[in-house]
Amino acid sequence: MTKEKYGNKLKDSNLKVTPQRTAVLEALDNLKDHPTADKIKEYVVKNNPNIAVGTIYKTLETFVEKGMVNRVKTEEGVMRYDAILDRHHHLYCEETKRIEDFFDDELNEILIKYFEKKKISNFAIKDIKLQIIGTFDSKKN
Amino acid sequence: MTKEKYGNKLKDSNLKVTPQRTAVLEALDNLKDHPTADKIKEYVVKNNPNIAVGTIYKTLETFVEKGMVNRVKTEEGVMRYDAILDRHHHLYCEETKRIEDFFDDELNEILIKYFEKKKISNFAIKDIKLQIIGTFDSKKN
DNA sequence: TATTAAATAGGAATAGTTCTTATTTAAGAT
DNA sequence: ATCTTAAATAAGAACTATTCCTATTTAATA
Repeated sequence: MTKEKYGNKLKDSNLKVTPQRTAVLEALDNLKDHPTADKIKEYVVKNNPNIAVGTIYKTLETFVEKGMVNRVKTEEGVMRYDAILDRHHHLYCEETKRIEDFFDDELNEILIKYFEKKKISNFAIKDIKLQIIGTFDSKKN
Repeated sequence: MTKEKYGNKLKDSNLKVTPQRTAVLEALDNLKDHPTADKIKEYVVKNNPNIAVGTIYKTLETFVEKGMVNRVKTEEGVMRYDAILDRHHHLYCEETKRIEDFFDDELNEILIKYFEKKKISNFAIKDIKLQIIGTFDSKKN
C-alpha cells in the first residue's frame, strides 16, 4: 500500500521506480526531523544493506531537482532534507540543533501583503522563509 | 587609524591583538559580500603571505564565539561569514548565489509584534531571520 | 525475452574544515 | 628593557561530507 504510494510518486516525476529510490522516499516520509544524508542512510540500510552512500546522495539530488524534496539550510555545514513541500518555516533550537517545522498561514499572508506593498528594488521574490532561532522549553526535550 | 580600530575591537572582546586577527577583521570589514573562509584568505594573504588556513578558520571561530561575526546559512554547504551585527535579513539570488543584506525596521517591528501576540508553544524566540529567495534583475548584475 | 538507457555499487577523489604539535609571540610582571 | 608564560600561529596531516568515476546491474518498453 505505502510502497505503492512511493512508486506512484516516483512515476509522477518521471523517475524509474527502483528499490533504492523507494527506500529513500520511505525514509524521508518517516524521519520527520529534517534528516541528514547520513541519517537517511542509517534508516535505509535496515532493509537495503547493500545500498551505496553515493546512491543516497544521487537520489536526494534527483529528488531536489524534481522538486520532491527541499534542502534545509543549517549553520553546521551539513545538508539536511525536508520532504514537506507545503510552505512552512523552521524553528532552530540553538541548544540541541533540532529543527522543527512551523506552519502559519496568517503569517504568510502578512508577509506576502507586506512585500506586495513594499517591493525590493531590483529583486524578484520567489519565496520567503523564516528562520526562527531560539530554544525549546526544557520540559519538552 | 583603522588598524587601531581593529585593535580596539579585539581588546573589547578580550582577545590578544595579533596581525592575523587584525587582518581577518580588516577583510571582513572590506568584503561586504558575506565571504567564505576562502575569500577571506585570498584577501588576507595580500598583506600576510604566510598566514595559515587553519589560523583563518580558528580566528573566524573565535570571532563567532565572541559574537563579533555571524555565520550565514547557505544551501551549498560552504560556510560564509557576516561582520554586520545589526539585525538584518538576507536576499538569496538563486541564479548567482549572491547573498545581499536587507535592512527593514518596519518589517522587524511587524514580526516582533506578531510573535508577541501569537506565541509559539514551548519555544522561546531569540531571533528571527528572513531568507528572501529570488533573483536580482539582470540589469543590476 | 531482448534491448537499452538509466541507475547502482563500490571505491577513489575532492573540498571544506578541523586537529595536532612544534614554534612563535603578545602582554603582563619584573 | 627583559623575562615569563599562556595563548596564538604555521604547517601539514587527518577527517568528514559530498561528488565523481566506471564497470555492472536493472527497470521499462518493445
